Amino acid sequence: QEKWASLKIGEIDLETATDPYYLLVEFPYPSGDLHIGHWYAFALTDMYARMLRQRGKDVLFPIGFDAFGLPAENAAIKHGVDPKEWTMANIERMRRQLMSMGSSFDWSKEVIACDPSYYQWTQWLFTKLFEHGLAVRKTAPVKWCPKDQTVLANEQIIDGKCERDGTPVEERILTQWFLKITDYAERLLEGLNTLPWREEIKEAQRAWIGKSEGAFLYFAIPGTEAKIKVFTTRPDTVFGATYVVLAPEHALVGVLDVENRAEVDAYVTATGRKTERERSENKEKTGVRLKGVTATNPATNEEIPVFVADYVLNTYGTGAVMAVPAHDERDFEFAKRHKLPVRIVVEGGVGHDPYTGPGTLIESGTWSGRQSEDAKWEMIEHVGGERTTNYRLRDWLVSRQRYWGCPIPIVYDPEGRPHPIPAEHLPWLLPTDVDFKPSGEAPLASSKELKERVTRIFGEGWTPEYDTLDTFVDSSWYFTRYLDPKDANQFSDQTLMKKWLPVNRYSGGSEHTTMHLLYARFFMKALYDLALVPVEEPFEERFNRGLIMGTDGQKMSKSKGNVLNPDEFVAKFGADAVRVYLAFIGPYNEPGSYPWNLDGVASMRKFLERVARMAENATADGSDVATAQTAAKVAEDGDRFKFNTGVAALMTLLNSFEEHEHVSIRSARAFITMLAPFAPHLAEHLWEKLGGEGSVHRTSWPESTVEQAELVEVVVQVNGKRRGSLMLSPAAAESEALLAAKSIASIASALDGTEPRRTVYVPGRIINLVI
RNA sequence: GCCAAGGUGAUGGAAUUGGUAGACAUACAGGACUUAAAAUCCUGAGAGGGCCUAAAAACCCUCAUGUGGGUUCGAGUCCCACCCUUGGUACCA
Repeated sequence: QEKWASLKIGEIDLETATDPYYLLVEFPYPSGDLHIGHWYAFALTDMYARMLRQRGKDVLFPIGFDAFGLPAENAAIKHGVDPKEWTMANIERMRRQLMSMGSSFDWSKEVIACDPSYYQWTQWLFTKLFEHGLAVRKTAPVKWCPKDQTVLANEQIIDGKCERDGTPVEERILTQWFLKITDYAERLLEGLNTLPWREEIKEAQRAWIGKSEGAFLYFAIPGTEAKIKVFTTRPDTVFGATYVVLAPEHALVGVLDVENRAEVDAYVTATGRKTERERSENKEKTGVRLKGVTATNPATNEEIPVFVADYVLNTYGTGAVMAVPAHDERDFEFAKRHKLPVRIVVEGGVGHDPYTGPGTLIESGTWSGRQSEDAKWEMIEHVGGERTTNYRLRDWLVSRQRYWGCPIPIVYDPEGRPHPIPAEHLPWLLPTDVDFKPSGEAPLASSKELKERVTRIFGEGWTPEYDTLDTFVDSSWYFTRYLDPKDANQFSDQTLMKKWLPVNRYSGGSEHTTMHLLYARFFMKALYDLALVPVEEPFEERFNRGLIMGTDGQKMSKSKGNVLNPDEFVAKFGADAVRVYLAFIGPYNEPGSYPWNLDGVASMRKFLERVARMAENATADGSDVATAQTAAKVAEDGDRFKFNTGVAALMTLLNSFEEHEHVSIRSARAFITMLAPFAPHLAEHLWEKLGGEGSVHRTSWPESTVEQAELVEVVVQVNGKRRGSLMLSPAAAESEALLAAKSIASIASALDGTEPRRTVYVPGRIINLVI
């Protein structure tokens, strides 16, 4: 490791590089200790970085720390430590651990998200988004975690509970900063079509964006000017709409002149107190009729009742639906419970109740007899509606009422209008005189210094923004900063971005598919539109790695007591054995889950010892062993992130090496060169023993052109079943192959004197005789 | 429910565009070395059967990649239906 450090094995000169390859792995949160998941993430990507360097690429393989976030703040609250000191100490420890696994990161490009020299540019980019209307303030009901005393993003809520601590989420109304990711919904979808990512990842993003084609229809309220605007994907069923439902939070609920105001208000209050989880858990369709209020069905002109019910979400569509109980399951249930009429307007399906598929329209005026799918879009116009596209994706809420995050670079004038903090005042430093204890108020509000700073710079009556940014903002652009990490004048370098972006390959966890990965894509597209970056899509290839499970096949967790500490294995078997084991455990190009096998690590140690014995026994006049085929195979498997079969190929080669008492130093060196990405320490050691010059990690990959063998085995089948084989030139003609095949005893007996009526011949591979 | 990815020996897994299923390992069994063990090395092995045998090797056959069909000279791979597992997602109108 010292040798590599002095040789600067991992460092790359971005400007002079001629064959650039940008290999990126998600930068870690500095939690303190490296677990097996970290090893899996960093050791295997390191293998590919090393391999590519040996194969002549100029590889950028950077590392940094996603260093803002809750754990530091929680440590501050719990143990009274300074979040910054806590974080920096963890970073120092993780740096040493990352080096100890034998990684070859380019540390000269390191970025740390909580360092002012980094977050200065997070802030600057935010002000650019603000100036172009992509960062906006909105009043909105937000999800609130009562334990963390903070607002949560939708993405941080799992089953209505806080992702971090499982506390049931509450709702609050606050003014928050949002990034307008919804403006990019369509382009984020389109971009997926051109990316060569696994379908799995693309589908998850598509589902998250949740595009649906439909229409806005309007239901007038007689006696008022008001109209209820609904979103529907089934305008073809409008003749079957027998009532209208408003979400409890819908603006009209409080405004309309209802006869049973007290009852309605009580219902709204009761549902407002419920968490979304409770609402969805209780599948019973509760609701209250707005007495004295009706809506006009724009197709039938009938007056139909209006309800408020919590099965309608205010956050999707318009917060109001036209209910068609005959053709929607939820409406059907609600209608049954409240004894509302069910009117069938689409014929189709048998035994379905309700029937939700397409079919022939009935009871639909002049549209009767038409196919629902055909008539759908024409009917919108007829009822005065408009065609529209709705997305499930919501704007990205980035405000956090927390301390340990990037301060939002905004100040408010005496009238309360937001202004971006001018570039000359960036970085807008996180104040240090704050009270961390959660009080329901943002911690920054307790800083005297921050208020004084705003008054001094902007004047009396000006006030600071107290919220900090979601850490996903920090991680949405870090890969551009790696190209120019120390620049005090710009967030990155245009020339270098043109040369190095998009990232060639991005490796990370599948848990980031719909959050980080989508945010980073949005950021790139927005910055592209502002002419700040040269590419629209940040990542050319994306690989989601799998999960390493405990020895019991269960996910490792403290509560299950099956957490394995990599340090123990490193101490016992060495970093190389752990690396090779992780490579061998399963394919890295798909997100599977692999149980840790204690014997497995030990067996990798044995493999490495066998390699060492082989190399130590190598002599100048030993046997030459063909290595070209293995060199091609290992390289190809590396390109596919299939390190398991790459290692297997090396094991196979070692087996054939061991058939010789001594192999030549030349062959041994070729082997060691190929082992180097996987077991870099042992390879370097053996390289020196074999008298190699410099570092094995600076050698080039062994020759991998395989000479075409003169004779290859061709399998002979009779009626598709293997009945023998013969050695044949790949260039042999079919007639020659047929003649040779027939002369084999086992074939002759299988043919039993019958002349094949057909022959299928694949040169160099197979000949099939059909009788 | 919907979407996606999967289902191959005891286990992890392998198998270019359809072309020798089970590479490479682990575990297991037997053997060598050892007083013994560990380590190391060698050998065996999908299931069942046949032939020849004192016994074995070699050889041969049948079946076998979740289940049932289909396409094809040939299917783990392609198509249809179903079952199961994992992941994502959900009163999304």
